[in-house]
Amino acid sequence: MAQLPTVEDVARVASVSRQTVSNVLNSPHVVKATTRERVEAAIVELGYRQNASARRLRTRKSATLGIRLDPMADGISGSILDRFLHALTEQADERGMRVMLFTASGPQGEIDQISRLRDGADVDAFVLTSTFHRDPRTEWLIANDVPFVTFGRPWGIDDMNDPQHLWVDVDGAAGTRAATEHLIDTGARRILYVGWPSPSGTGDDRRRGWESAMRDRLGWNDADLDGLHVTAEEGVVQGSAAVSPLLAAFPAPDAIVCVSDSLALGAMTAAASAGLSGLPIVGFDNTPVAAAVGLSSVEQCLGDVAAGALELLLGSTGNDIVGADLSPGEAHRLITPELVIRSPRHLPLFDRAAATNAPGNHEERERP
Amino acid sequence: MAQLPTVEDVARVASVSRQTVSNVLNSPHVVKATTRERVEAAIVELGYRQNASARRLRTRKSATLGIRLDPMADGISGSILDRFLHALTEQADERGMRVMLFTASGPQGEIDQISRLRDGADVDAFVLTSTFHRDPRTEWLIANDVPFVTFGRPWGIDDMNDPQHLWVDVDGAAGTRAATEHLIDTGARRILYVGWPSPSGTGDDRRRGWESAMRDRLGWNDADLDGLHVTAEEGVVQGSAAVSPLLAAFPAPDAIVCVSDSLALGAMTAAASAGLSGLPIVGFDNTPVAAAVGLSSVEQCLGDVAAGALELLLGSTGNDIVGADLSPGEAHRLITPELVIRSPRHLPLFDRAAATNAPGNHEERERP
DNA sequence: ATAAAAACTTTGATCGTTCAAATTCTTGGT
DNA sequence: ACCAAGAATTTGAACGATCAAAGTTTTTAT
Repeated sequence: MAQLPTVEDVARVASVSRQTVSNVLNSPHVVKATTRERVEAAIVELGYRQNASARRLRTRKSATLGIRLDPMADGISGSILDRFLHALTEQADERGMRVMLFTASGPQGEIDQISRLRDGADVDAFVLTSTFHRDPRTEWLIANDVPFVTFGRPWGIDDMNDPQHLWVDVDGAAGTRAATEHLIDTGARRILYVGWPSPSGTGDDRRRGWESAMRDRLGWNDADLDGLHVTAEEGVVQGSAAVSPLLAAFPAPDAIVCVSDSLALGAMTAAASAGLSGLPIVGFDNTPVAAAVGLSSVEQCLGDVAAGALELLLGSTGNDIVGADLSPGEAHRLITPELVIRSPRHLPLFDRAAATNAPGNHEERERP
Repeated sequence: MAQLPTVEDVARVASVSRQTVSNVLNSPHVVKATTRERVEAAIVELGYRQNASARRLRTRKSATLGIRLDPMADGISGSILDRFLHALTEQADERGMRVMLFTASGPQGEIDQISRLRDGADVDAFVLTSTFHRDPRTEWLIANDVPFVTFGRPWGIDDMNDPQHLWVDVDGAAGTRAATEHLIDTGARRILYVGWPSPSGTGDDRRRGWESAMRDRLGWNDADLDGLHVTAEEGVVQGSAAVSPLLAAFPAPDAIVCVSDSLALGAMTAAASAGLSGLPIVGFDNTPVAAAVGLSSVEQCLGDVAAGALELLLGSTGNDIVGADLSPGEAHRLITPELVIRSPRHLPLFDRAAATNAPGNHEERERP
């Protein structure tokens, strides 16, 4: 195959100079219409394509976003970041940008990788996930003037309003509040909550959504709410183990709201063993598991999250990294999630946390 | 911040020439040891980093793999490609390569994107997923000498042995065979199979695994097997709908092997409504859903798949794209999956396919 | 008609690296 | 000592694009 055509070749065919070809590509408005058409025809004729590397070398722009992909985000809710990645890739593509992945171990490792990618002009800006208060990564990025946006609030009052730290997040409290209010609307009163142990930025936020709905709509006070909630580490088994005693204390709840689908599934299991297989339960994240078992859940609307991230990074229209400082109010986006109500495919789950792992138990026929 | 240091700066500090610095970086063996050390010290002192774009422009190598990420691979089994992506990114990183994502609509759109990325020297090689017989993408890639490897067999005898078409795949038949044999070992005899409608390369392959185990280990013949299997489109509901009549025809099966976790979950649902809630069922893909509900499944070992893909592309040691033709036997890898046996968290699933989607049914207490 | 302004186009230099070929420095055999 | 062969290093020229500034043509105002 012959050498790929360059601007020079196009210029020759169109009888113009290199620069004019470049202008047609990058600032068409400065070129006279007739000339532009001639150049465009030559581009088509030769099948010319811009060489991205040469362009990058000169402009120091790569039209590429970097995002870290962890080795394996297993578990039920692990797919959230993957879904975000899909949405981000798609939205970035619409703006003519691409997404480059990298891995790293630990915050320092990530900083090293970012630094490398940045110096090599490989990546223009970074998207970080799961940031926390005084995250060394964000501090480094700000100090080194590397454009970035995070999916997730920094969870510190000071960082949170820092206009240099662009962030997008899902309004977890709004999600659990919507779930709780929906349950209240359908007649529920004794609504339990299963959360993550405090402190957890995301977890505490979601719990507050349930609390505020219970308080505002039902007039419950702190004392009333006190025993209605319980916490557990993420996981189906942990959820089940935490909910069982809660159900012993509150034998006739109306519903359960959970901080995650994993815990919700655990709650379903526990409810089933307690003979409450029809108990309405709402999870969070709207994972495939929730869809599969017919669990109501809160959908994070990751398309909106991705769109928000790009908007902060690139401006609402353009496709160039915005270095300009945004005003505090403009430096972040809080996406309101959507409640997805499913009619449960009712699974009278039977909790066998103590079951053996031995295979071959196909003769069993158990029922609570 | 001052200008980033270049080879020139390093050269000055180390009192050598540009090229020597370049050699230290790219072919250390041609540089005298003492000189090399001097240069290396200068590199560290200045914090020099190679500019990837300049290097790419000159060498036309990018140390980057491209892979298409579809807008949204929803559903239970959608996560397979995401897990593969995680593994690929990690393995690529170990070889100093990065992964770039792009989206495209349709095969022609993907070809356009590949062509663009390739011409721009953005990407050295591509990883394709879900290829089929006479896939226009692979034909184009071969015709245009673009290095690539596919995750998934081409499913055509001729392509399959084409040494120009590198591929890695999971031996689905081995997976279902192992599942079936395991069930046989535990005493099962009447083992049903739920597959995808034919023709489906992957689906037919997996069905053959069940068939061969039934034939070889139990001596069943075609006629015996004929009514023991059923097909359904991918989906929990579809699986449930297909398995119910099967269970009516075979009221006392010993186990069910399924082509996917979605169908397996559907089968669980159907089995539960038929009063067979303890029936051993094996799915395929080992998705989070399977883990969550305690469903046995076949794990694809995506780390091995990713490793195999990179080995074919880059050779077993190096990190450069191998243009060399491999011999037919060396041009592909078939990964043997692993059977994951779980003690079911027994879910006497209750099939309510006809349930309304109306919310507010929290008062229901149903049981089959 | 003419100068000034605006619109458009071209020319050289440059981004940071590696290639290819030329040059200098070592080493060893006679 | 000397020369050839090899090892080590350097030099000039790309790679393909854009920037900055200078040149040309066209339009507008007087």
